[in-house]
Parts: sequence; C-alpha cells; structure tokens
Amino acid sequence: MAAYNPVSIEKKWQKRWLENRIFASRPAPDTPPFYVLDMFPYPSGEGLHVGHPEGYTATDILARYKRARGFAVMHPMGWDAFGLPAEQYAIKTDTHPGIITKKNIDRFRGQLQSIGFSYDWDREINTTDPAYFRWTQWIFLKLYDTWFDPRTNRGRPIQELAAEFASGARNIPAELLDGHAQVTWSDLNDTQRRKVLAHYRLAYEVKAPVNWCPALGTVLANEEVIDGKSEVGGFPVERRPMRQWMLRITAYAQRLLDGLDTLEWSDSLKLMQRNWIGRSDGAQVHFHIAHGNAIVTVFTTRPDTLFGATYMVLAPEHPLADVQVSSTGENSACLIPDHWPANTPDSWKYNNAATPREAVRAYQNWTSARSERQRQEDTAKTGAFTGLFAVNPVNGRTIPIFISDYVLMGYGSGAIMAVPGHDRRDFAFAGAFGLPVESVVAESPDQQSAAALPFEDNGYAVNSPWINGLSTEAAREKMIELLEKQGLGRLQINYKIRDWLFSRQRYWGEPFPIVHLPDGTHAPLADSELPLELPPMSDFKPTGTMDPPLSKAAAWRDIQIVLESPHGAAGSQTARLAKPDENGIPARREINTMPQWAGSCWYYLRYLDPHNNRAFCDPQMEKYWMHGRGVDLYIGGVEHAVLHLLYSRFWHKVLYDLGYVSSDEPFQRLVNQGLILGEAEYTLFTDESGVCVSLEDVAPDWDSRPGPDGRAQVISQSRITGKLLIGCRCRPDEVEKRGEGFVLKRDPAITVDTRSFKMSKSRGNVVNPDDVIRDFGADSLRLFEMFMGPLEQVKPWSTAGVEGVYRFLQRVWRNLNGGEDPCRVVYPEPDGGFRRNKQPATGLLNPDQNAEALADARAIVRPMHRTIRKVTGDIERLAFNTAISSLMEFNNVLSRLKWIPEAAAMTMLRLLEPLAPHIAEELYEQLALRTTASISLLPWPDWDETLCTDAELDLPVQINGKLSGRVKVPNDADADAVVDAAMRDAGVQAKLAGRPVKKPVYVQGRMLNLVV
RNA sequence: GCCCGGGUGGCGGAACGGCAGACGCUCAGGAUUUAAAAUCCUGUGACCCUUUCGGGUCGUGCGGGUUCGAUUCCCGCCCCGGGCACCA
Repeated sequence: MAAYNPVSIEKKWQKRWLENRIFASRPAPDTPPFYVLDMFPYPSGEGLHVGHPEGYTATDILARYKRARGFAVMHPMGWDAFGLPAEQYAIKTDTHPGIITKKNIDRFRGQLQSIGFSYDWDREINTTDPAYFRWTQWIFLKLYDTWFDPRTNRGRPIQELAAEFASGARNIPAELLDGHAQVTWSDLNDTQRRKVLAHYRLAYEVKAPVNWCPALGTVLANEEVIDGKSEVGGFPVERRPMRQWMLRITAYAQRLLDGLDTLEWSDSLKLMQRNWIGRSDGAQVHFHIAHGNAIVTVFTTRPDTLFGATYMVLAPEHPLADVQVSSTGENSACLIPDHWPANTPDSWKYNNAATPREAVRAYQNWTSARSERQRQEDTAKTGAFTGLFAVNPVNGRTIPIFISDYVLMGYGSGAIMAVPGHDRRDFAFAGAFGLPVESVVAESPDQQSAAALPFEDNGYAVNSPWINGLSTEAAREKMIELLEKQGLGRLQINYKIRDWLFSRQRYWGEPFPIVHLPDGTHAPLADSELPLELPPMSDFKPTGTMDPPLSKAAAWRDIQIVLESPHGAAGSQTARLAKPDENGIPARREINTMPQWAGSCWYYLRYLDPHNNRAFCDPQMEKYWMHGRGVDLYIGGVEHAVLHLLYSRFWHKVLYDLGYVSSDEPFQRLVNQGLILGEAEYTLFTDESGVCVSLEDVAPDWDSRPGPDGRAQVISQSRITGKLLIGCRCRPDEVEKRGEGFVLKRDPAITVDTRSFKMSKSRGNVVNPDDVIRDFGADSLRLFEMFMGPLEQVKPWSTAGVEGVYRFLQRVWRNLNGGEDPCRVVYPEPDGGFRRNKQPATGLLNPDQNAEALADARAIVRPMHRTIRKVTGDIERLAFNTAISSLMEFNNVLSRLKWIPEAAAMTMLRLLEPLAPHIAEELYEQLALRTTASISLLPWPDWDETLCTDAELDLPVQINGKLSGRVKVPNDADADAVVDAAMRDAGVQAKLAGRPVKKPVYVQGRMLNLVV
C-alpha cells in the first residue's frame, strides 16, 4: 500500500484544477450567487507567513462548501501591488519597482497555489496593470466630477450643480469669487467657473497643514498616523503646510455611520468605525467680542453648562488670532489689541510679552514648532491671553479670551467656551491661569454645586437661571431651543473624521489624471487619455525636498493640451494632449501619485468582470454578484478597520449615488481572523551578572533590543534594584507548573514568564508556510490553521499541533487508501453481499466477511449522519475547528470497523474536501466507481434526522443538580416513564436514601433532575 | 482615562442555562521491532479514601446573586489583549 505522500498528490491536483478550470466562476441566471472575498494582499518581498493563509483557508473552505451546495461562487485573488515597500526596495537595489512587483507577485501566486486555494485564477487582477488602474483613474475622475448635495444627502454629478448655477436656481457664493458682488453664471469666464466648481468637488486641492513624514518622504492620511508616528515603519511625522489633493469623505460621514447599522460586522469593528467618524451632537453658540462687532462661534456638546463658562479659548490658528496679517497693516480686521488691558496678571502674558499681539505671535511660533508627538505626550496646559474679552450671551458676563493648543482648529469651530467646573481640560487650564471655576451641574437639583469639581457626569442644572432643576439631558435640549429662539446659536452635529488626504510624494502609485492650467485651475483628462501611465524613469528616488519624484520627469509633466467640453456644459471641460499640428495650451500634469488605498478601494468590483475594457464592470455582472447586498462574506485582518474599510465604503457609496453599483454598501458580512502568534515561549530573566530573577521582581514594562546573535531580546528592569534584566528563552523541559505560573525545575524559587509573541523577523519566530508544506503538506497546513481554535481568536502556532493533524490525515489515508491492493472499503453487490474491488464482481467477500461487513454497514449509519449534520452546521457558522474534530471522531469510528462501506468512505471524503482537498481528491479518484473530474463537483451530502438519534438513550440522573446515576430509556419516553425508570434504579435509590422527591425536572432527551 | 474583546487541565481548545474538559498536542505505560523511528492499544484536571474492583471531595480568574440546575444570565472586583486618546 502506497504511503501518504502529500507533496506529490498535492502538485498533481493543483495542476489538474488549473488545467481543467475546475474553480472558474460560472454565473448563471438560475443559480444563486455567493461572493466570498479575501482581503487584497500586498505582495511583499518576504512572501507569505502563516498569518496569511488563515483567512484564505477559511474563505476557501466556505467557497468549496457553497459550490457543493449549488451556488455560483465568486472566489478571486489579486494583488494590491502599488506601494512603498517595492519602491524602497527598488531604490536600494536600483531596479525598477515594476520588475520587483512582478517577481513578488509570481512568488505570492506560487505560494498560494501550493496551498490549493480554489481561486478562479482567470480573474486575477493587479493594481499596477494599466488595464486596471485605468479604472482607478476613471473612478477618481468620477469623484472629481461629483459634489455632495446635503439636501438629498447624496453625491450628484457636478454638471447638475453647474446647471443650477446657470439656471439661477442656486446663487454663486460671493466668497468663492474674491468677494465680487452678485454675479450670474453667464458673467463668469471658464477660469472662474472652474474655481467655483472646484469648491464643491469630492476631490479637491487645498493647501493645508498635512502629516509630512520625512523618513518616508511623503505625506500621510490621518488614518495612517498613530501616536504621531507613521503606521508603516513608525517614523516621526510633522505638520507642514502643503498643496494636496483631498477627498471629501466628511460629506459622507453620516451615511457611513448609518450604513453600519445594516451590516453584519462584529460590534467591535463597527465601534471602531463609529469612533473614528466620531459624531457628537451639540450646539454652536455665538459670543460677541466685548467693545466690537465681531462674533466668535464656539461648538459645545454641553450647552446646558453655558452659565458656567468663565473664559474662552481659541485654537492658535484661529482666524481671530491672525496677528501676522494685521502687523503688515494690510488688514485692520485683527482685533488683538496692542496693549494689555488694565490688571492683566503677568502669568497671562506669554513669557511676559510686551503686548497681546506679541504674546499671541510668540505662542503661535512656539506651538507650531512642537511636533504632534510632543503635543500628545505633554498635556500640561499652556496658552496666552489675547487681550480680548467675549460676552457670554446668556448672562452678559465678560470673559477673557485665550489661545491654547489644547483647542484644535480642525474640530468644531476652533473655539470653545471653557467650563472648568465640568470639563477636566478646562479645569486644568483654569488652575494654571487662576481662572474662576463654577458649578452649574450637581448630582441632585437641590444641591448648590457638585460635590467635587470638575464634575463631568450628567446631573441637574444649578446656578443657571433658564434651566435650573432640569436634568442634563433636558437642560441641553431646552438651552438649544432657547438659543435658537433668540438667535444666539443653534443645534449642531460635528464629526471627528477629516477629509482624506489623497496624494503621496511617491513614484510607485497611480498618476492623477489631472492637468494644471496656466490660470491656476485644473482640469481632468478626457476619458480617451486613460490610462495615464507613469513615465519610465531610471531615477525615481525621492528628491530630498518635498517635491515628488515625478518632478524629475519634466517631459512627462510639461505638456500641451486642448480643452474640450464633452457634455456641452461650461466648467466641465476635459483635457487631451494636443496633436503636433494643434495649438495647445501649456499645462502641467499633476506630479503627486495616489495612495496605496486607491487601488484597493474598488478591487472587489473589478473581479466581477476583470477583462472588460469598456467599463470597470458590466452592470449586469455587478447586479448578479453583489445582488443589492454586497460581498456575502469578507474575511481579513482587523488592521484595516479605519483605513481600507472606511475608504472603500466611501467610494462605493459615491458609485452607488451615481448609479454605477446596485448596493449601498460593499461588504455585507465581514469577519476578522485573529492574529497567529509565534510558538509559546518561556522567558527567564537574569541580571547582567547572570543571576536569575523571579518574575515577581521584574518590572512589567518590557522592551526589546537586538541581542548578541542579532535577534531581538526582551529586556526589563528589576523592581527592587532598578537594574537591567535580560530575558532569555528556556526549553519547555527546563520548567514546570507550580501554583499560578511556571518555575525553573532546577530552582523552583524562580518563576518564569510564559507567553506567545507576535511573529517578527527580528524575534526569529516567523513560521514560513513553505516549510510546513514541505514537511507535512498543504492539507495539514490548512487543517491546522483551522484546527487551532476559533477563527476570530488570537492563537499561538504549534508545530506539534501540525503533526497532530498530519497524523489524522495519515489515518484517513490508511483507512481509505485504495492503492494497488484491495483495501478495507467494500462495495455493495446487488445480492446484498459486498466486494472489495472497484471492478464489479471481483474480490467478493465470503459469507463470514459479508456478515461482518453488513454489521459494520449498520453500525456506521448513525455516526455518518451525525457527522454530516455536525460538519455542515459547523461550516455554516465558520466553526472549522469543531468541524475538523468531528471528522476526526468519524475517522476514529472508521478505524475501528473491520470493513468500511463505500457510502461511509465517500461521505468522509466529501466532507473532508473543503478542508483538505488534495487528499480528498486523491482518495476519491482511487475509490469512486464513477469519478467526476473532481470530487468538488459532487453535491454536498444530506443527512436524515431520524437516523441521527439512538433508539435508546443513556440519560444522566441528577439529585439536586448533582450527577447521581444514569438510566437507559427509549428515546421517545415521556417524563413519567423516565422518572419511573430512575426510581427503579438501585444506584439512584441508594443516593436518595429514602428522601421523597419533591419535584422531577426532565429535559427532553437530555437529563433528569430530581429535587428532594 | 474612556470603549471593546478575553480569562476553562501541562498546552490549543469543546460544551442550545442541563453529564465540564469533546477533538488534538504533551507526557507515561504497554504491544510491535534485533533495535530505533513509525504505527497500534491504555491512561493522563487536582486532592483524598480503597490491596483490587471502585468510591468520595473540590474544580471553568476572584466575590456575591438569580435558578431545580450557571463555564453560560445579572452585579461588583482582579488580570491579560486590542482600539481610541486635549475631538470641547
């Protein structure tokens, strides 16, 4: 009998699947669709690690299962291949990133194919392929040509806005035209029209402070900055003003929020998105500047505390604090006085500045030089008095106005009313500057003030004439109502989310299909100009300045263009390259490129129709596969919670508004797989002289540094002496369990740490799937990835565990292998007997053997049907670990049989196929009488509920909830019969010891509890 | 600080409010083998009683509660992991 040799059978079947296009998606009108999607991988130079195949295996199992259930399955794979790592490697090795990308993709594809995933490889896509990014650029132009209409709460074509201006249905805001008086659309020239429309587009250009990362040589989106450092690489990020492309995702904030309610995503993921969007309901309140006409509007979520506002704070960048302009004398609007008001405390004059203007300017300089990181780490309150006062509109009180960097220009109106009694930040500032703190909310309405300030909880309004006694909730509503009535303010909703910074100063990304015109405006490329490809460059290194690499491609950048109006509507001209004989306008291409997220925002749509060169996707295909709900199941890591998943929802909603897709949301159901950690490690700490230190004496804040062998080692310090401690790995046989933790065998006084670490190259605990496949085969890899535990849970890798599932597959092989010799699988003959060979009428069993085989055939029926039921249910709920367990149990039953009936063998293989397809295919080919090209083409088996249950139950009997015996009863016995049987049981009687049964509780088919 | 997850044998984990620890790993003993590997069989939560057969007590992070019955539901803590963090 041939041994189980995964390497050779896996290669064989992978080749056959590809050649016979077994897993090609086959949409058909009468077949229900099922779209199961993996998160778009970035083909890195490192290749796969075992974390990748976790989600991929889960989706593959479901894809194979759904095919068996008669669905048309969409299960594609492709490459998110633009991006920094390839570009950085290209610079290092002086190779074009396109070459590196291609190599990495080939490697990734090879690795994925070696795991036996049932992707439809005809649909493979690649974001760096011009045939793909032609449509990324096309969608960008759709965003560019769309404005958000708040009245209908949806995006609309920009031409419709132009038409409203043209017809006079909408006035042109004067501030958009340098304050010119009322003009009509027909008064405007093309430049002016472009300027007006640019203000509304979902893709717009703005000069604003951005997150500049010098180490990466590019700006980053807010979502890509974590703790003031770049998400990729952890490099410092600074704020710098730059001209950048932005996408108006903020317009869709409410839609993005509302859409979450309709999705089958985990609560924690929805929460992350909700927090990121950050809606808060409050009010804007207008404060007059004392002795002037100016008004400052603040945003507050606690209008009920208005009576407790004792000062006001502006962001340092607030327009009212713009002293730079006034100092040149150009603008007399600056209200900051040039002398301190009488009795200004010295502590208010920033660094004892001579005048408020100087104080404001000095403070602005200081705060703008501080990095994001410094700002975040140091929350001590600083600020400068502006010399100005505001009038509290509800009580007429005059309050001083400060600037401070704890107020952010980007949120609300960049100005706050400070209520130090009920806000800890204001409280801290008031403490630092000696400002009054008053209580206007208390725990109960009859208190004079809150027990302790700052009191931030809800309570009852006090010391607030308009609203005294009202609960915080009611007071808030009442106050807004009164403010609105008197024109002092109104209800306002704010969102934390900012517009999406969409350009990067890199080479390896999609070029913007935009040209800059001599008049300072810009125009989109005509559709006929797409795709706009990157110029071939040998030097694509960063320039060392903030100029992107494409600035070096002057011939590509500087062009002659012709503007055309395809829609006939002025203001929406498109640009095309001038022909040699044409008199073109000199123009410059946009030289920033799009961020990596661009290509992944819509890739799931391209899979549906990947070779279409007339549309990003045929509408019929989109309707069929997305069926108004979006992707049926999307599995991936949680790291994209606020990046890809927010961005692509945004793009999708725009496409939906414009009528290009049929569903409002792209991903109906989403599951996050848990991280796979490295193998569990025991860490022993020693000080520098090598003396062991027990874990209790080690400070809990660990760090790591490169050790002598180049690998990262854990370091910490002694709680007692503060001395440096070094963690080193010890072997499992050096430790033993003692009490709560593990101790050293040779010195049980020393407790060691036990935990699993994230896989990382520096720690040297990365597991390469190629090695696992070489040693145990792809089926074992797949099986173990799923057997480790629940999909969504974090779990540590274990090589011994892989061996466990490998042994399981070997046992399956030994049970069912049909090889050259006849095996234990027996086939029924028409006369009721059995034969051992596949060929009819050979290898007939003798009468004794027939009797054994018949007994086995009867015995296997119930386990078989129960296994079908269990595996089916487990796969449906993505509980693959328990599905595998029950297949192991079923196989253990088969192992105990003398003869294995064909039906049981086929059931085993059919159920195994989604999980371990290669071995299933191979054994199926060996055993099946009439084989299809693949076992995956067979339908899923059904189970018979009546065959799942035993005729006789072995019921546990409890007395007062404690297990006290068992009784055998027929499975349809009623409560009385069961109690009767229990009472006749000698063991139960002994336990009852004569006590009368007060009440029996019988749970049908499960257990009996006797209450005494 | 705020908001989510999660704490079950030596380990990964299983268990519609109903027999806690399925399945797998580890370890131990046995069979097979000249021997080893592989394979097969048996045992493997802790403690206690019993020569054996067997039996008992405790046990799902800790403390309470609801219930005939709680790993599961409720309240209060502790620990671990993740997210957010001067967002008014």
